[in-house]
This record gives sequence, structure tokens and C-alpha cells, in this order.
Amino acid sequence: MIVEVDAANPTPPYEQIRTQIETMIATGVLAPGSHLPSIRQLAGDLGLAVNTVARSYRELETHGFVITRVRSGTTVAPRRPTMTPAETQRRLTEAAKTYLTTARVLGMSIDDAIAALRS
Amino acid sequence: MIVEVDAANPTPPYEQIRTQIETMIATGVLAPGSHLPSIRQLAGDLGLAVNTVARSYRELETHGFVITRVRSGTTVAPRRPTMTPAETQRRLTEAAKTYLTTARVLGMSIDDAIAALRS
Amino acid sequence: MIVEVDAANPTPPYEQIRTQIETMIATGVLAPGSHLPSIRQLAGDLGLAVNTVARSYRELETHGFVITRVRSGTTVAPRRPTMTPAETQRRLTEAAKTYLTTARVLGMSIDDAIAALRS
Amino acid sequence: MIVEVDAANPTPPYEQIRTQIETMIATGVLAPGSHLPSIRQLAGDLGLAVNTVARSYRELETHGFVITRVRSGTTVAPRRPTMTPAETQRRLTEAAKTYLTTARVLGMSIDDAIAALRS
DNA sequence: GTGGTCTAGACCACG
DNA sequence: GTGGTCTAGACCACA
Repeated sequence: MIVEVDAANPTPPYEQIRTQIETMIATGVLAPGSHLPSIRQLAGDLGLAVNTVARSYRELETHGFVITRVRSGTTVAPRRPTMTPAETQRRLTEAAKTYLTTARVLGMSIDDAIAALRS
Repeated sequence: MIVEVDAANPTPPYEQIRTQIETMIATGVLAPGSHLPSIRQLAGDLGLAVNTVARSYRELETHGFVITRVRSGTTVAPRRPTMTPAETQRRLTEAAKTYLTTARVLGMSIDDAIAALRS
Repeated sequence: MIVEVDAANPTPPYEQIRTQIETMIATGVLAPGSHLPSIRQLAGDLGLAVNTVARSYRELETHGFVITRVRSGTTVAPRRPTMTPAETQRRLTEAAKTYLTTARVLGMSIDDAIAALRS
Repeated sequence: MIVEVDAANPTPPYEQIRTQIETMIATGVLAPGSHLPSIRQLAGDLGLAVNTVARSYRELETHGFVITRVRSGTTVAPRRPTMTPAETQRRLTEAAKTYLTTARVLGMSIDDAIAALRS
């Protein structure tokens, strides 16, 4: 499993890790039941404090992406937790808004933005 | 001039402002010589402290994007190199990729993602 | 606001704090909108590390009990978040099971357990 | 003999076991001289490591609740002082209070709490 | 060796 | 002064 943390990125490391693993799970790169590296292993690889990685894993667990069993490690949850349709829609709308803002700042129209999505 | 600050975004407000204004200048949306809103005006609009916006403007000046003259306000510096169309496209593509990843994590199709943009 | 942490209790301090504050909010002892002591203040009073209290507050926020605004402190959320009826029921059942186990270990019947509730 | 271990409980398993057995002895549910299940038996039933249960038994012996003799197993020690009815009642009341608080946090009435007990 | 927790102290962004 | 984050290192419970 490949995770990369960019110290120059203003997003805190624990969020970079969380986001990357969430994406790998959502896209199927990490299959349900598969093992994540141990907290200490990943912390060592990335040159981060153990607590930092632990926080990422803890949040992944509270969001239902993984299951942590003390002393047996962390595995990908069998199936994605259900989110209410309203919440899903709210998040999608928020992401769409962020994307549109970027596009507008770049001087692009909404159609340019959509075209970029298709490619 | 439209600037938006997302408090939930881990990027600090002063950087969000700086980045957006830099981009508008680089893409030509803000022409050389045109006036930026006053620090107090923008701070009021965004619900931020004056200091926060002042920091954005100070950094914009340090980087040569704007010129601040006491009593005459802040204007866009003359002849900043414009961003190449290729660079603009690259940034749009990157933003589109980020958006699509989020949509996929939410279990949405590309068509859902496009529909969300239109609303 | 009075919070007490018992170091001899196997429940970790951050959970003791969280539970006590949740209860004060649920019972109305802490009114919506009222301020909680700052993280540093409470940590000092209890003789705990700042991070420990911060974790309690962070969990209170993710559970919807309080609202934290950076640089303006932590306040009690205006209204308790809605929990799905199924989840509420699940938690009640779990607590009932724990209670019944204790009663049984003490050699009491279910009727004794119910009688104790009424007093 | 019924022992239950809740993995979600922050109290470590070996303490949950010890406490439950101590209470059963103190309340007379387990009579002096009666046999406790073997360490391996109980560990198997609870899905725990043998070491975990062994630690509970070791502490029970240190505290004088049981006597362990090689090849004859573990038996309840003779003439442990029984818990007074007042103490038993006090513990039940305490557990009832804890349960009621949880129910109240969930927004349930005392009648809901009692109904949950019956199911 | 695994995750859980705590401490003590530091720097950052911001009002 | 407020919360957010990170580090470095420690001890615990357990398989």
C-alpha cells in the first residue's frame, strides 16, 4: 500500500493519510478484509510520530472504513457504512461548489469545468 | 471581485485568499492597475479579522503581484506574466480529478457529479 | 462546571470527561450556547495534559454535543443532533444488557432490577 | 457459572472477569468449595487467550477469593465474608443510576428504560 | 508485536 | 489567549 505525505501541503498529515486510504477503499484498491500496515510500521515509513498515524486510523474507524481490533491489527471493513442520502448529497454539493470556485478563479465557464470532468 | 473562504478547509484563510487573488491576476481576470477591495472591506465581507486579510495582501505585495500605496489602496502590479493556457488547463484538470475522487468515494457516478455542478 | 477524573478508574480520563459533560448537556445542567472552560483551563484544573482534554472536546464535537470555533472557544450545541431511532434503540438495548448483567451477578432478579430503577 | 466480557468496555477483560467472579463469591452465588471452570475452559468459552484468564485467577488467589491447587483446579476459598445486603443494594442502586443516565442521554423516559430491560 | 493511552512541550493560525 | 497539530517517548493490556 502506497501512502505519501507532503509536508509542504497545508492539509495536516493525518488528514492526507486518511483521505488517501479512504480513496483506496472506495475505489476498491484496498479490498474488504485486507490488512492495513500497522500504525508503527506506517509511521516509520513516513517518518511521522506514531500518534499521528494512530489518529488517521482512529478516524477511519469512526467513519466506518476500517475495523481495528487491538492486537490483531486494522482491516478494511466488509462493506461501506451506509450514509443517509441527504448527507451524501450534501457532501457532493459541497465538493461541486469547491470545484466550481476553482474553475471560476481560473477564468473557466461551467461548460469548461464539465468538459474537464469527462476527460 | 469574488473571493470565497471555506472555514472547513484546512488551508488557512489567509492562504485561500492569497491563492485566489494570485490566480485571478495570473489568468488576467484582474487586470494590471485595477483596484483590489480595501482590507477592511474584504475582511467585513468574509467575516474575517482585518489582520487576516492584511496578511494576504502583505504576501501578495512581497511576491510582486500587487502594489500597496498608503491612502490610495492596493492595485494589481503592471506586467505580471500571465499564466500559460497549458498551466491553466493543468490546474483545471487537477481540480477535476480531486472532485471526481470525492464523488467516487461517495459512490456517485460521473453523471451524478456533473448534475451536481449544474445545480 | 464541575468535572472529576478518577485516575484509579480504568476508564481513560478522556472518556470520563466526555461522559460527564455529555450527561450535563443531556440533563440540561449545561444549557445550549453556554461556554465550556477552555481546553487549557480544564487541563490545568484536572492536572492533565492539554491533549487529553482536547480529545474529549473533539469527540464531544463529533458526537454533536458541542460546537468548537477556533479562537472563540467551545460552546454547547443549540440542539441535540438527531440520532436514527434504530441507533438510539440499539444503544438503549446495549445499556440495558450491561445493567442486567450487573444485577444478575449481584444475585438479583429482573424485578429487583426494575424496582431499583424506580427508586 | 456465567461470565461475560464486553470487548467494547474500556475495562480490560482480565478485570471484568475478576470483578464478576469476586462479586459472585461475595454474594454467595458461588459457594465456598465449589469449582471454577478451568482456565482453558473459560478462555475457550470467552474467546480469550489463556494468559488473560490465568491473570484473573492469579489475582483472585492473591486476594484470597480462591485456592488453586495443581491438578485439582481452582475452588472458592472457604469462609470469605459475604457481602452485606446493604452493600449489595448499594451496588445495584449505583448500576441503576448509571443505566438511567445513559437512557436520559438518549432522550428516553424511565418507562422506555424499563421496557428495554424486559426485552 | 499490536493498538490504546498519556505526558510534556512545541509551533501555528488567528482574534 | 484560543484551539489545532505535531513530536518523542513512555507504559499498559493483550495475542
